[in-house]
Amino acid sequence: MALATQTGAAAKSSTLTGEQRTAILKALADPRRFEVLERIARSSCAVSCSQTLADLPIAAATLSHHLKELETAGLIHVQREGKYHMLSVQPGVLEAMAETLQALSAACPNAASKNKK
Amino acid sequence: MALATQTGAAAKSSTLTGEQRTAILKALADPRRFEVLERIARSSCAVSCSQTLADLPIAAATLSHHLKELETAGLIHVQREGKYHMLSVQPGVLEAMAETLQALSAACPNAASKNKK
DNA sequence: TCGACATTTCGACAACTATCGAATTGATTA
DNA sequence: TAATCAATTCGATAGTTGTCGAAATGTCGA
Repeated sequence: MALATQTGAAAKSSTLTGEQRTAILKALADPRRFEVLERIARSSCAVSCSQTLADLPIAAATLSHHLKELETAGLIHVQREGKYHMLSVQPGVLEAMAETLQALSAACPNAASKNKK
Repeated sequence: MALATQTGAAAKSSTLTGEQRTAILKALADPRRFEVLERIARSSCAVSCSQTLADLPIAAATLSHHLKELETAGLIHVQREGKYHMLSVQPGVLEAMAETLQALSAACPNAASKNKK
């Protein structure tokens, strides 16, 4: 019933457990899956599975598998609307992951944190 | 001869190619490997392999394998000093990865980008 | 109700990978 | 030089995972 109760999404910043972190990183580590997430993220509104599948050289079964991984990791939200399953990015999770990496990099003294910009 | 020429480290922010991004995410996705990277990152100076191995329940061969993955991904720098190989975090790469994820999250319209702080 | 469509589940298979012990390479010291 | 320590390389193995076609589930419209 919660908004994101899979691996524990919608975390408040870098409050990712080790398990959550691993699930998210594994989900992102597959190029095809990352591409799927990109498609969902860059669309202006929620998209269906078949829309997401369009022009992707993978079988529907494979997409379904990837979507489950993304959902389990808490990265996407799946709203079941009759025939269609509408996909959208679960807010906060990507940010939490980014923040975790940023924090690790900041923990390193030699890293000059050069925002040379 | 370059500072970080493995997968192409030391990137200028979110200038990660797809291959670099995948290599980095795969390297981070293994919990044990992430732990190894954390040890290297949190130490005040460069550490040797055996120092990194201390108290880790893995064989030296396994650590060596993980280190190669981290180095290939551009996440760490390995300086060979005689008997010892000194490990340190390659600056910029974790930040680039974090920025890539942040950018993806920002590309999503529904993501309210709530920095409720 | 029946057919068409969307999505998932079910094996199955191939590729990849984390892990290890043993052997090897390389450097230091006695 | 020989012994020792650090680290890697070499198979080998077990577990994981991305992929698919086929079958099943679920939903809608005619």
